[in-house]
Formats: sequence, structure tokens, C-alpha cells
Amino acid sequence: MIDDIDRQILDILQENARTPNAEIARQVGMAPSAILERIRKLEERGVIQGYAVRINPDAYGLGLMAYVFVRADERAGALTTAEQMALIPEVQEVHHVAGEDCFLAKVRVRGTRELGELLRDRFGSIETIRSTRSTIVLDTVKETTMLYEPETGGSRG
Amino acid sequence: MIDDIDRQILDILQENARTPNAEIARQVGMAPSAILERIRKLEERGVIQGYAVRINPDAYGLGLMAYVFVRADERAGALTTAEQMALIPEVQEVHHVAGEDCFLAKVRVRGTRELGELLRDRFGSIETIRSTRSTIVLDTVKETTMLYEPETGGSRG
DNA sequence: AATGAAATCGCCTGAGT
DNA sequence: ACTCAGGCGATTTCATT
Repeated sequence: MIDDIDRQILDILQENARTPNAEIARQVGMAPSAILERIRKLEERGVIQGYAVRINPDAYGLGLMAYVFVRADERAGALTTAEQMALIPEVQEVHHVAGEDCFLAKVRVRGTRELGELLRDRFGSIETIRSTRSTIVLDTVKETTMLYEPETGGSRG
Repeated sequence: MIDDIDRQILDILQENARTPNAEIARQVGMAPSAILERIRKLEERGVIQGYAVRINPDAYGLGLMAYVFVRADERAGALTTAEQMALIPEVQEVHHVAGEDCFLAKVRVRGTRELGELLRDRFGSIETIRSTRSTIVLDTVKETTMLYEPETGGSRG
């Protein structure tokens, strides 16, 4: 699906997504136009989903992060619980998870007061949500979106 | 700390971090050199921490995501538990959290077999870890790093 | 699917306001 | 702190292989 040259390009972009095309070409040892072509195709095929800037959340006034575990009973019709949570801008991630709690949401807000408001006003108004349990993040030691190269080959189909 | 023009620039970069400088200048209504200067300063001040490419994890061979809750007893000396977890490439995030479990780690691996190996070999060899509890992600409904503009003003100091 | 030439466009410095 | 001008380099298209 993606070959070795694609991986090289992706790895360079993972380090710095604003790396100029010509610089990537130098590192990979190909012509810039060939690199452009490959990046285009990676975008078309949905391998590259976009380019994000990493902003210090504190500087942005979003000093508090929390994980919210959501228990819900799904009903047919209308939007699903997860889709409604996904519409909330303070919610960065929504995952459907195995286990007793059905969903896990990652949220960023200014402070504890705003977290309370979020849970009461936004989560609280989603009909299917039975209960929530929040885990406050005190300190973030690592936070990256970089993907580790998995060992290829191996005994997996 | 960051003014309205900075916010405009950051918002454009949040949409697409590879947006050319000149394009940002057009949208903001300023000269490209002024935009460049502002971006430089945002980088210097650590507001902008970097630029990331968003890669489809499945295409990269990392189809399984899990959250690992880690209970540990901290000991003085050597690296802390969190720092040791942060060294593992499959670990994308490590948070120190409030509550019974001390840490929360987000991990991406190829499949369940690799998750097992990761927990046994890598987490298992960190001396201070008492126990782990993993929550498998079945489906990701939303996953963004975009920061929502918090309401400014308000009754907070 | 990659190259290389050529045109377009953006980057970035320096001077000036 | 921003604008403007200009040289340099990058991006991108296209013909070719």
C-alpha cells in the first residue's frame, strides 16, 4: 500500500510538516517533481489526511485537559451519542471503546469551571448519555501524533 | 499574550499547516513579510510547537489503539515512571492523571498480539509499575488536535 | 512513475515609513 | 511593527523516457 519511498517522505513530514518539497527531494534523492507527485497521491488515497500546527494549549487559553468516560444507551434514529459529542468543539477526540463505559472523549477547556459547564450543558443535553466520569490530567509528559514504524514482515497476515 | 492577528494566523494554520505564507497574508490582509515575522515569534515563544502531518494509522499498519491506565509507586532516583513510558515509540501520549490510576498512556500498535507484547515486554520491564489496565478502542469517531477558541473576557482572572 | 527544463509563485532580506 | 521592492529559490506543469 505504501512503499519505502513513501515512508521516507512521511517520516520527513512527521518531523516537520512544513519541510519544503525541494528539501524532501534532496533527502530522498529524487527530483522535486517526483516528490510532489507522490505526496499528491498520498493525499488522494487518504494516507495523508492533512497538516496540523501544534499549538501550546496554555498559550491558547486551554489549560485544562480531561478524559471523559461516557456511559450511554444507544437508541435508533437521530444522531448517535458519539456523533453528538463529536460536534462539541471542546471535544478533540471521541472513541468507541470496549468495556463497561461505551465512549471515551478527550476534552480541552480553560479551567475546572468550564469543564463543569461543558459536562452540565453540552454532555448533559445529549439524551442518550446515562452518566459521565471525568479524569483530570494533572501533567502531560508526552503528547505526539507521530506514528512509529511497525516491524514489517512478521507472522501476521 | 497572543493578539487577534496571531489567532487568525493560527486558525489558518490549524486548517492546513502547509498554507503558504503569501496565502495567509492575503487572508489576513497584511504583507507576507509581516506574517513571516509573526510566525517566527510564535515559534520562538513556544506558542507554535511544530508542524505535524496527519497520517491514516491504518495505512501505516497501526490499526489498533488503546488507552493504558498505569498504577505505579514512584521511587526517587532514576527516571520516573512517566519518563520511561514516554521513551516507548508506540506510546503517543503519557499523562499524569488525578485519581486512583496514576498515569494514562495512549498507544498505537498493529494488533492485539503487539499490544500484548508491548504490555508484557515494555511496560512490564518498568520497575515502578504495579499494574496496568487497557481499554481497547473499537472505533474512532473524532480525532483532531484543533484547539477551540475559548470565550475571552469572562469572569476569570 | 521519474526526470529535467521552464515559468510561475513564494520566501525572505533590507530599506524605509 | 508594518509595507514595499527585488533577488533568489521553491513549486508546479509538461514533455519525455
